[in-house]
Amino acid sequence: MLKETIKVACSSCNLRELCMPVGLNTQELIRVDELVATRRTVKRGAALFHTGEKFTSLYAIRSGFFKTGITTEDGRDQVTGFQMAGEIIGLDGIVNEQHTCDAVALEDAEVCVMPFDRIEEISREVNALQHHVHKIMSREIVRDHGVMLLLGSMRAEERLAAFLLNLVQRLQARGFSKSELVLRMTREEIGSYLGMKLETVSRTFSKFADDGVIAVKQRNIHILDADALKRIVNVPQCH
Amino acid sequence: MLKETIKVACSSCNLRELCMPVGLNTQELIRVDELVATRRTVKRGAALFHTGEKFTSLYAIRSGFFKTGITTEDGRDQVTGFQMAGEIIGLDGIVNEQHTCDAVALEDAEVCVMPFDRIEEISREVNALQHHVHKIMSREIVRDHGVMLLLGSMRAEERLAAFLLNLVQRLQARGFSKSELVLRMTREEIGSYLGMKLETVSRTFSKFADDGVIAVKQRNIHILDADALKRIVNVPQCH
DNA sequence: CGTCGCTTTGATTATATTCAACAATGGTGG
DNA sequence: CCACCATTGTTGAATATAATCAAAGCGACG
Repeated sequence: MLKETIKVACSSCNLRELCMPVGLNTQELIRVDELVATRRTVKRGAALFHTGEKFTSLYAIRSGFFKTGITTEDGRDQVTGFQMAGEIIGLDGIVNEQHTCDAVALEDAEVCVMPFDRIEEISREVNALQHHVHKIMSREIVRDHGVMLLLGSMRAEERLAAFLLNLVQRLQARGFSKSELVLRMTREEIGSYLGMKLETVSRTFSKFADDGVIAVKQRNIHILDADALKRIVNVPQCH
Repeated sequence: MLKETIKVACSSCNLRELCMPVGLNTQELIRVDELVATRRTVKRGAALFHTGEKFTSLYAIRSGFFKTGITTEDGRDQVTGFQMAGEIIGLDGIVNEQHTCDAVALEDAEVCVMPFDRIEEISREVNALQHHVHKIMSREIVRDHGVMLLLGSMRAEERLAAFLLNLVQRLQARGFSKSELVLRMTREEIGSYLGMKLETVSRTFSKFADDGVIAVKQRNIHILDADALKRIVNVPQCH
């Protein structure tokens, strides 16, 4: 039974190029397969972890879709990211040994649980893993800086266009269509992530649709003119 | 001569609690002292590194004050952070082996150059250093999420109040006054960081001054009522 | 002492928010 | 299977907020 849940080793997982370092030898592969202690399923709407919970592990998403976000005492909240298969969540918890955000599944999901002390232990022996962990954290930092750019310097249309392009690009890397996507999150969650109100998100979708750039049918988005979206993102703030 | 420039070892540096892990034994201290290859001085206005440059090292700020920022092809730019003594910069470069931002000194500065391959090597032997590196990266991620919250959910007054409180808190941790500070950056740089125009920054300073919360004399800020600033940050976005 | 970069302030305009009403959708239980 | 409800999404009108444009003031520095 337990065996059943950990049947697929990292070394034979189809997401391994996303989560794992490449170019390992047999010996190293065996070590790295020990990273994943267990699997865990998370139902839609449930949290993988909450702010304040003790940090013990990083999680590699095997299937499903998550949002992470912070909530302040005064009720403000901010979605800090949307994560899909192959991505790693929980990095925020390392510094203070407790999570600083909530991770909530936006659809039924399964994650690989990687105890962080085990990651550190195996990292000392497998150089490629050590470097891989550093790269994952650095990538998250670079991503965050990109979000700052978006929030700090783009107008609503630019933000939403950038958001759609980013999503579709990540989906494409996972073998999905580069023109069709299903949003797993509400307009409000998109708005929280992009620093705008849900009404503005809705209006902006409608405008893109009016302009023939996308077709919107609830959460199904069809990108009709990707170049137009790219042009919207790149329009320099004129005047 | 060379010896002169590396005279102060990390183990006897007065900033060591900020950059380095604590609780090392003698053996470990010796290893960790090998981290810093050289020192480098950076004149006010000069860059420590530029976007696109090959990444080789992390830098610990020994003295001075930096800004980091990204610039896009279309001329948009975003200050992603301001860094002071004891803080580490360059983490963004790990993932693609090249820097993704510019780091510019806002006053004459000196940094400790820590070649990243050496960091990884010593990390494998000194567990406390390994964990310390992970914590530093995680801390940067958490900080970035805080900036997202600020940019995504706060109004101008709230952003500037939060900015001042953050700066003064970090300065205080370094032994400076908790009520007086000298801004090393222009209104435009503050605005870029906070996602607002320089005029709005200026107006907001003036408003705080009118309200008796701070006194502003060019770049000298005197915080007269820290609690008021805290209240401004925490005011829930009413109606 | 004049120039240049930075800052302040005012008036106007652009942009997104807020408030409000209504429509569409999906899930639930009768 | 259908009706109902809660949730989510759309749209309009009024308003708040910050951006833009413009002009003038201040300070540091040569």
